[in-house]
Amino acid sequence: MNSDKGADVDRRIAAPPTMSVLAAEALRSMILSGELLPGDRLPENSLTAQLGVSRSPLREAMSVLEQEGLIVQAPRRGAIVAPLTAHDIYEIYTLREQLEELAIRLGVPVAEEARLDRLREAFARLEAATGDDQTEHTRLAFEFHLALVGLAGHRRLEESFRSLSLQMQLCMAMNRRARAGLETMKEDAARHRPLLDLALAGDRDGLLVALRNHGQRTFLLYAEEHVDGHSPESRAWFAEVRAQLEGSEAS
Amino acid sequence: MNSDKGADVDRRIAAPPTMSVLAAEALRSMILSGELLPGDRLPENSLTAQLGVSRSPLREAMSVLEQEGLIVQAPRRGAIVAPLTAHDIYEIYTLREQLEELAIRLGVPVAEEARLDRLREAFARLEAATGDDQTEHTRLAFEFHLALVGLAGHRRLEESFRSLSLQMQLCMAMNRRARAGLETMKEDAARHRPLLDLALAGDRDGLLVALRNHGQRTFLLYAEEHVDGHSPESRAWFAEVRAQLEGSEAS
DNA sequence: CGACGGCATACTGTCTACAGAACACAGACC
DNA sequence: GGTCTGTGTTCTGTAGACAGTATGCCGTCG
Repeated sequence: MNSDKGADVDRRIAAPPTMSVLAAEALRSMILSGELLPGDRLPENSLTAQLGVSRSPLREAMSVLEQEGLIVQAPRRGAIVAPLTAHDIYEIYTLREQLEELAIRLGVPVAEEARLDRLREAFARLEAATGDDQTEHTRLAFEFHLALVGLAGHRRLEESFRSLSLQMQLCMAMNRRARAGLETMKEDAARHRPLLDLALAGDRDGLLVALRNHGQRTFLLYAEEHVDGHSPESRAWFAEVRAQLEGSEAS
Repeated sequence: MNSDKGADVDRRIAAPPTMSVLAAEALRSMILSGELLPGDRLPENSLTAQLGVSRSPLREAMSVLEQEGLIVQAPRRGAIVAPLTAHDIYEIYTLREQLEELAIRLGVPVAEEARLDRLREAFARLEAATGDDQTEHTRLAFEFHLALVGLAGHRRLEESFRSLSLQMQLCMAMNRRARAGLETMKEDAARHRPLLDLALAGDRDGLLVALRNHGQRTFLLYAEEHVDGHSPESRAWFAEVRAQLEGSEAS
């Protein structure tokens, strides 16, 4: 009779989405698709008109997106799409990598078979994506990594990772027009298959190694040229990445 | 003339706090002081009456606290103080420890002298706390650790760490009445001094080792008995913690 | 010609009101 | 006696209005 406390009943039918959620999704896709660029202002009035919701749900949606790191709000000065500096990219990348590693260490080999299903499905969707919508394809790739992190069954870890992944998508959206078609989608799906296989085999160390070489480091160098705002840390880190890349190319 | 874009001017005079911020602070302290316990419902009407603000700023405050992990909201069902299971404690502790370690690896030795000032000040405040307000003392200890993590100059890392620290304070608030005066404040301040010294000396490895033995693991075992909701992962992890503790006691 | 000051405008912070959903209780039925 | 159903209440989701603040423009003064 599963008399839960009400907070976490496992719903069979999805709850009707609230306007706030719909507004958040719409805004998020506007940002991640590159329709809105970092630094763009987000006046509430025009957005309510554009999205067809009132200010209350819109403000709630903006608060969600702020938590996700996609927008920043200044008191009495409104919200803008989060501007990205080189230091931000350094932060996003280092933290995200670390979280992914922790997730693998905690979660592989996998405790519950069901979590692997999610990973399989995410890969299937990534493989099946045929259209040439680059934004959607990027999203699916991130969804796969999210499922990978989900293997640990660690809600907070997964949530942090998701937030950082979104910010990374924002970073890519910013540069998309310039780097269109950097790699084809089939190549990208193929690049992810080994990760799936290693996870299914429960090979923790193999997975850790594979992930270290999986990151799209070429993208990073590309991104560096399109932003400013270096910090001492980020400058050193980018230099290191560059060195590693050249080393691996030489070999 | 420092013509910033408006988003991040470094203000000399503090911006007048908004009602939302005040409400968030009030709510947070109500939760962390143990006045509200995990699972308690938070109806908007009674809270607006209690805090003297309208529903809009209150809702925004609740959204902030949800992001901090102190409360959880269910659509159309309102908010409750975040209930903590053993699995939650496992999540909070593992992730927090990992973030702290990453911060030290990235941030020590320290790049900018000014960051050390913050750490010194945090320690001074911790040492100077004489009153017997346990909640406040706990807060100051966490503030010290936050400053330690802040050495890395990694905003996102620090923010995640802060959120997890708040949740840990919630966990402690839950058990406070039972474990009152588990250790005196002077002892606690003394326990933190080596961390400060190691950070000032720029001794990264020494700091990492010290931190590994610094965590209040006895508290964890105590907490375990006051919650339910174990997962396979959390059960194994708690067992490991217990084993380590007994091992170190024996030696 | 450049800088300062005042004014108009746009935008956000907050409040109140209304509609619909979740919940609790009481009565009816098996 | 227990379970189910209907109804009333409580609470949340959303909308819209008002007030105060930030911003940009224009005219004036040095």
